[in-house]
Amino acid sequence: MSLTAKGLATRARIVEGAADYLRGTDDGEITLDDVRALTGTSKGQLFHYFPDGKDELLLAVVRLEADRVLDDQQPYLGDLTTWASWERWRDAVVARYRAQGTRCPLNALMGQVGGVPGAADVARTLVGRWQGHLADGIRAMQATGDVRADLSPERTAAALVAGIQGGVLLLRTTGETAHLEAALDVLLDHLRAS
Amino acid sequence: MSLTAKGLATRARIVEGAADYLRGTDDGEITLDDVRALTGTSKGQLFHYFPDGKDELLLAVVRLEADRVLDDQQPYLGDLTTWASWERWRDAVVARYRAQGTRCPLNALMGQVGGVPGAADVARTLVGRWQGHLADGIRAMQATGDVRADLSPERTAAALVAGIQGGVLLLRTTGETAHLEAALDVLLDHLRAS
DNA sequence: ATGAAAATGGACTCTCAAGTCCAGAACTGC
DNA sequence: GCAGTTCTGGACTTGAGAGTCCATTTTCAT
Repeated sequence: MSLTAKGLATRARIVEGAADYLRGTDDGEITLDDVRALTGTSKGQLFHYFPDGKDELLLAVVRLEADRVLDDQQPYLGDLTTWASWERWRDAVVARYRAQGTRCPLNALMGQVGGVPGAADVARTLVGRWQGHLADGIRAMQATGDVRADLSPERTAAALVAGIQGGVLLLRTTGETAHLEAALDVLLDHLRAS
Repeated sequence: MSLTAKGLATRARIVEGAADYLRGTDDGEITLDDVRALTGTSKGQLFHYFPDGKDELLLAVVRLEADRVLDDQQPYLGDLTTWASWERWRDAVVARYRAQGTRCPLNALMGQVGGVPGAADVARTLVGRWQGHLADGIRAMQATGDVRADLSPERTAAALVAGIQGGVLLLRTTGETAHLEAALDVLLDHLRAS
């Protein structure tokens, strides 16, 4: 099955339509009929472009959203070499999730659509890259003497990722960004104070 | 509908059976037929004890597990007055979740069975109490001069809760306790260094 | 003991949603 | 323009699982 330009467009429309819908839902549930209605397509098309059915479609959505996660934190995430950059990154993260309210595409997808085979791998890759960027930033700050040298970049970066994930999870259940901000601020304080 | 001793026992058997099953599953899915098979009951009984059906049953499970979360951290969580106690608490948390492997009753329930009405309230209460215990511990340490007085107990406690939640979430997707331990250790370092 | 209330078993219905199938339309390359 | 391929539409099948219903059994209170 090779795809023509028209086919590619339709396929993309399906994935993006599903992603949009999932971004606006709390429970992370979606049916193929929802997708059909949303994207003006038919069952035949759905299974034409995603022969393995719903799982394959959802995996495509997960990949799309996973890419967005890091993109939304750029350009700061890729250049955490000054405190100002760290601050802007922190604000970007909070803003991104605050805008999303109680919904979170990825967190929701991993949790509720966690049954999708392959989704865990996407998540692992994402976490690894995220943590890598943060660790790079910490190392950069250590190089300039802004952060104590005896602090483990990887471990601290891991704590940051965990704090953000937990903060978002709590945002989803409480509707408040308090935990997310607390986690970010306390950990940034830790970097500064060191 | 009042319950006799026998009825109460059956009801409890149903809830605990469902909880046990959910604790041993990755996706957090369960059907009423699963519950039936697991607990040796009939459809009639299920709806006799839980007239509102599956949601009511799952809410009972959520409440049961929520209680366990804090219980498992005792007696340390209630008496965080020395560094030794903090250490033991930290170890208890890691041990608890390591034992659970990639499954986590509450985290899974909140995520996947998040659609259960009322579950969010249970989660909020749990988080509040958890954070309260931690904040109390931090205040106690401040009183003895072990922790700097200008550190916000609530905010630091919030960061801890977020870090744990995120750590557990990542444990569920990666199978490693690395993030959980990193979050706990870095934040405890922060308390100590202050 | 006996009538009422509670407990139990299981067959049945109903709905929802995934996935199948195939016929016809549109496009592609030559 | 024509043969092959891709794209589209929608009716249909299938399965799972929640919830209903009622007959039967057990327990409780007096």
